[in-house]
Amino acid sequence: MRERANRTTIRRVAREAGVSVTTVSNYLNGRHSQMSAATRERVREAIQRLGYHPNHVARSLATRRTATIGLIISELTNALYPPVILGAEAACRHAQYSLLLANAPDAESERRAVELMRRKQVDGLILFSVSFIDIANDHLLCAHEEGVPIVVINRTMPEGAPIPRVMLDNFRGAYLATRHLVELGHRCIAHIAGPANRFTGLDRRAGYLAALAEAGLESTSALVLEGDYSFESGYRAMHALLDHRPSAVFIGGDAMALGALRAIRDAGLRVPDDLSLVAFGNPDFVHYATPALTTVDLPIVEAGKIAVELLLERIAAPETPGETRMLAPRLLVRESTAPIA
Amino acid sequence: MRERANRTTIRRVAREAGVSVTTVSNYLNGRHSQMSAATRERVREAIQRLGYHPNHVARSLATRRTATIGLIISELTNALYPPVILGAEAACRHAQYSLLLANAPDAESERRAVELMRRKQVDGLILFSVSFIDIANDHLLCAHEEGVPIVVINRTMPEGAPIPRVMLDNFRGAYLATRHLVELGHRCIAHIAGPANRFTGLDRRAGYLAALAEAGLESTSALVLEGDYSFESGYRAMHALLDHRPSAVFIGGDAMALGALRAIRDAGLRVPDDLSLVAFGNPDFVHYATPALTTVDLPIVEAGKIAVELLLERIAAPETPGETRMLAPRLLVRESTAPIA
DNA sequence: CACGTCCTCTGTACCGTTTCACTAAACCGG
DNA sequence: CCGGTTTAGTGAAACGGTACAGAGGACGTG
Repeated sequence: MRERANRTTIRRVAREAGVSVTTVSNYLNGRHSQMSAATRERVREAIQRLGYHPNHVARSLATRRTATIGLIISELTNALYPPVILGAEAACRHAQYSLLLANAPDAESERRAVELMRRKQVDGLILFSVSFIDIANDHLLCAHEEGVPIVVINRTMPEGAPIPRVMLDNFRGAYLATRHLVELGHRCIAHIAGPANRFTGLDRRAGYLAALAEAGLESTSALVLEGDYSFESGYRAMHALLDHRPSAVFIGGDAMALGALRAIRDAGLRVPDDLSLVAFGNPDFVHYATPALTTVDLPIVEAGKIAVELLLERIAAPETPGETRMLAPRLLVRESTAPIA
Repeated sequence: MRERANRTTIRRVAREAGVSVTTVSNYLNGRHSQMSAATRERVREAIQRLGYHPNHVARSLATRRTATIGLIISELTNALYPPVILGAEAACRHAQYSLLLANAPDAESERRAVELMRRKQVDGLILFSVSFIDIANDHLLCAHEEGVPIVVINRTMPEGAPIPRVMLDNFRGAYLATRHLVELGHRCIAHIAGPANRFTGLDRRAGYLAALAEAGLESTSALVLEGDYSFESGYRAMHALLDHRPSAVFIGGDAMALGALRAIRDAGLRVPDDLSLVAFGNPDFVHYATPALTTVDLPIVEAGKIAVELLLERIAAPETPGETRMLAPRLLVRESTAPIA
């Protein structure tokens, strides 16, 4: 067999150490049991001397595993994605997996990303999605059908779909936020909602309504305004809401909450003296406002972590049925809420 | 040759289409020129019928390229990393590359990450580093020596190191911020600096001093306090600074700036009426404060993008010498700065 | 001493592509 | 009709590992 002299492969190491290729392979894969200390030492030294780096690509071809999982994110501009990456990367690293990352801003590029990652032979796929209520899933179901383990985060799936989901309990979070206001004695509680084409917005709105209903309070539609998660939309909504003189507002977003805070300031009112405020979302973002906003914190780092764990389970045991993991939010009470005057 | 019946490979496609493996390979790689329309169609149809997905791992083994680059980030908890990923991912996708992501919180895990990515045969490596002034580079220089294209972002390297760098001009940013305050008529300008073991902190401090010197202003050491980039440290530093009655403060960080703002509020003073403030860093974070903070914006998304571009150049032409790309910051004037009363 | 067992180590087919060297047929001008 | 060129397509050796089946020797046992 002719051999290129310049590249350092497992065969070169074997020759250098005077052993067989299999022995080197055994050494590299920790199968030290069937190996004398002397041989082990010679292999170790040969590797060292040649500065050998094993080629994972060749290994993956032979073993049909890449020890890599793909993370496809719908919206890399969304503020929620960094913690997801944080959690997923840590869990991957812990399990000796690598993370292949792709952004997929629209349905078509999501399809392409899935196809690309399948070609790259990832061992599994995680999709962290934007929360649109109607979203195409056929390519995922199809990939799943063909044996690619998949887990989704924050994505609606048809009933009984075999794909595990990690969901954030938006309903519960909104409920907790609103109940907190109720418990402080507020009776006229407004809501600035997210857009109605996203289930996050809808679920939060539903949680708000449920808490009101439980307290026997009426929900006027005049007290629920819709924003688009932007600072400006929060400002506008709050400005409009001020006419109805609510004593508290639950705001279904972080940037919107800061917008609302600004609107209240500009109107010459004070938080929490004149008006209590609860936000929803990235807690850092609203923590350093003045006053620090009470907010609902979603365990997003954990969502990334759990998604990886579920995925690894599926990789180990592909037939495990799809389950939904609902993650509970926490209410962080800070300075923007107070008992009604 | 025995063949496993169940896996759909290029050989199966070839048999199905009644052509050779080479022909299918040519088809897949767009070498349509040497191919009759009829053959092309038969191959296309066979691929379709079998639901064939080409195996990039095998392809990478044969071609010795993976079309993947590795991005190693020192500090995935740092607020600067999301925009870097954003820029890098977009540039990668545009060039048909994939992005393998790893977090490397300390020197040892950075070494491991580099080694792992080399094993995975990435075509090149980007390191986005925390700005410690003394940082080990030997493993990078060594990998470079052995032919792995590398680009670093935000990292010091020994003079004349052959590794291209993308740097953010912290000095210039601080200079612009301070000059802005000078131009508004401020004469007593304080500075809350970052830690002295990071070049970002040092460069910003130097830029501040340069602008003062240029205006013929004295720099008292009492007016320069050091924080650790946290909200709390900003609060404490500002609180202490208030005794010296500066009319303006340049703060070398975003969270510290919000802390400072809070301290000013708590002291019953107003921004910008009593005190002008300029921040540094993530502009979104301080945009929605009240008042919106004037800040220095570093082009971080672009840094990720440019790093990828430099890397792709190096991949195409490995002998290109190392260069340093210094990226210019922008001063965003908002509501927290005003002419001196 | 023959035999089975354990231990250590080896040879080589195979993973699924690419690509080089090559061939058969078609074409074409003179 | 011939020699040369172009066109369309083929066969098989890499690429760098893994892992199966098995070899050879040492050792214990009856």
